Amino acid sequence: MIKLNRTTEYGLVAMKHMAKKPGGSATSAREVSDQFGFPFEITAKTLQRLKDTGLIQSLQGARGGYVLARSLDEITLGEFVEKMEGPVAVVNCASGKTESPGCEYSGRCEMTSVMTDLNRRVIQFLSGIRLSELANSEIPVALTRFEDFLGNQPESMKENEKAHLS
Amino acid sequence: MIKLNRTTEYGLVAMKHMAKKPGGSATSAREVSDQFGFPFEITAKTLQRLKDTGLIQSLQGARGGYVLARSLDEITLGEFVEKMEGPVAVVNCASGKTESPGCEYSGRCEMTSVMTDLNRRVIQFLSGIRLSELANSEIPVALTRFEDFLGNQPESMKENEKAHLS
DNA sequence: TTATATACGATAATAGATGTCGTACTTGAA
DNA sequence: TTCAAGTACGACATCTATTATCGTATATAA
Ligand code: FES
Ligand code: FES
Repeated sequence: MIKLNRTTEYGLVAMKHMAKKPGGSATSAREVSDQFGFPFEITAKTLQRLKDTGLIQSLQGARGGYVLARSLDEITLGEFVEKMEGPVAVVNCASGKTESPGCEYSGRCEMTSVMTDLNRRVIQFLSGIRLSELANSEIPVALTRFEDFLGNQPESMKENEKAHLS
Repeated sequence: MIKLNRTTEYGLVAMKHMAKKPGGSATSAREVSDQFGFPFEITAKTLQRLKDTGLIQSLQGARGGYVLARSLDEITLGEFVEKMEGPVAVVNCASGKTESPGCEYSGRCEMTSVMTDLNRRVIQFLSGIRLSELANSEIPVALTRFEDFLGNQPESMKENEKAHLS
């Protein structure tokens, strides 16, 4: 399953919340937790991680909390995911682990370079999306069918897609 | 972690192997397993799944095995991933589970539509990659596709990305 | 008849994600 | 000075998905 962490989603929601908040006041973990119904402990941990990676700043003590360190327009989803979850490795074969230079099967199977390139393309894709796009846009829920998104494909492929996609 | 299943990688390797094989003879699970060092049981299960979803055809009995049902040029990575792993749900918030119409937090948090749109874009991205691209290239795929996802980025962001990627 | 293969399901083992708990430190305000 | 509200941090438990293994049945070419 190709899925982001739930904490990454929590983080996105929190970032959007902070961005929309009228200036001055800091946002506490409790506030985010109460507002959206997220588990408090996880929300706190998520915000700490955002602080550790420099995306937000913390203010300790009573009346403390967190404030954005950078504009959402300057942060890409690629950077955000990497800071929340670590290096993006969409395929095991291309995971840049320092211990092993490549894939465990790279001796007999020669797809590492292709897999690594695929990974790079995913990173490029994620880097083309700004957090501000996710925070500002109001998008109709209706567009959820696969068939709606095949516009840039050759005709032959459209038929194949239609055949199997629910 | 945003990662594909290992079986999906096994499947890709197997598909490439079958595509490159001189015509006529079928490819057995044992052959793929031996060739690349994959666990046999998993390889067999992977090929069965490919057969169940119609991407390859099976020939039972001695001298049996599998052959491609369609050209790799007609199959997109989006279709392949969906057939190997089920519906793509890159964020939990946008998972189209039949039980719950939306996200468990959708009552107070209003990001479902944005998350669903993000999911749509990921699917569209995967659907823009043909398996033949992954199978044919011994050297990394040309960067021409990258620009599709970079064109709308401000210059400042490109610098940020360069700083932290790979 | 035998060897080689797919077909199928149950289950164990592992890893990762998710959620919980306890405690210490910081600071503004009563 | 005290207290309450907050961050900071780490250890741990739980849940879930992935990954791997095992056993058995069936088909078919030689
Ligand atoms: S799967 Fe990594 S080299 Fe083939
Ligand atoms: S995370 Fe699903 S609605 Fe906010």
